[in-house]
Amino acid sequence: MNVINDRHSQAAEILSAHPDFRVQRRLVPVTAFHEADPYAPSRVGVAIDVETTGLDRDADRIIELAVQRFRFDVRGRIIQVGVPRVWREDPAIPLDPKITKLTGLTDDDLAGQFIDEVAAVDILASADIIVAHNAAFDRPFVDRRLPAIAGKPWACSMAELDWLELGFEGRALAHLVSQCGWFYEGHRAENDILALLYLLSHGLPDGGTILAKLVACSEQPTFRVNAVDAPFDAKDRLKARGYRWDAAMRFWWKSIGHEESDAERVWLHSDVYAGYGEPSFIPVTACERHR
DNA sequence: CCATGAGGACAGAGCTGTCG
DNA sequence: CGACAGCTCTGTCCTCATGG
Repeated sequence: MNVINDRHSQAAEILSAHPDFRVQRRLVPVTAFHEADPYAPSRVGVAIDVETTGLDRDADRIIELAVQRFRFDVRGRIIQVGVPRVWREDPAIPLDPKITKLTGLTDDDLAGQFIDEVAAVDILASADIIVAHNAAFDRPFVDRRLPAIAGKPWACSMAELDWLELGFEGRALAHLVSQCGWFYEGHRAENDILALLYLLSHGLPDGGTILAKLVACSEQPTFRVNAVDAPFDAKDRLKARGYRWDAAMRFWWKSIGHEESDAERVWLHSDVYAGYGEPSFIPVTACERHR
């Protein structure tokens, strides 16, 4: 078998070197991406992905949950990868044929299946950070299904990184992964988290990794700015500056990065409040983000 | 189908220049 | 000045990702 693999490797090498071809390698399970330094400090991450009955966070249900623990060092290098755990769950309603087509999962695959909550919570609770691609989608489903881990810090590999800046085009997981030279069968939770791990481990020109960037970004608090009691005539200025109207709470608000907060405070005091009233700056950490 | 943000298309307001 | 064309700026709406 090695004879065949060697010949394939040679073919891949020849094609890689040719300017008119590009070689895509299939993702294979790994136990680590980098050599571990036993004396260096490390942290635990959990890659997570859910397949659901649809897009509605309130009405739809998880039908497949995959988690995979990994250990990473201070430079964002993944030095250990755990065994993936995957559970299916019977949603008790027939699947939309579209979902079966997308995920390959059928009613029969799910019949009588359920998530092992104790095991899932145990893994997720051990995480210093939970990473998902489009966490704003996964998190509400997971928080609702496993409320015990609802306060954990989450990071989103899709929204929190400036992929264009990192030299990528688009932000779909499969597309990003393919730009790193890999391919896999997507839309199955277990494959998607493996792809996510490969992506996170991808090296950058500065010597760091995608994961290092993501963790750094995720640890920075952002702010939810509520322009409570802003005078009515400031509404156009607030709107122009990207604030949105919360009809229920009746104030303008926006989210800003940590580095923008001082300038925002100054602007609000000078251009909105003019000495009367006070905006509220609510810090948002990874524990609250993407909910 | 939901939510969110970004970018593009288009319409309307308003300013300016030209001509009689 | 009045009528009108054309340019710019702004606001609104639409479409396009992205997750299932």
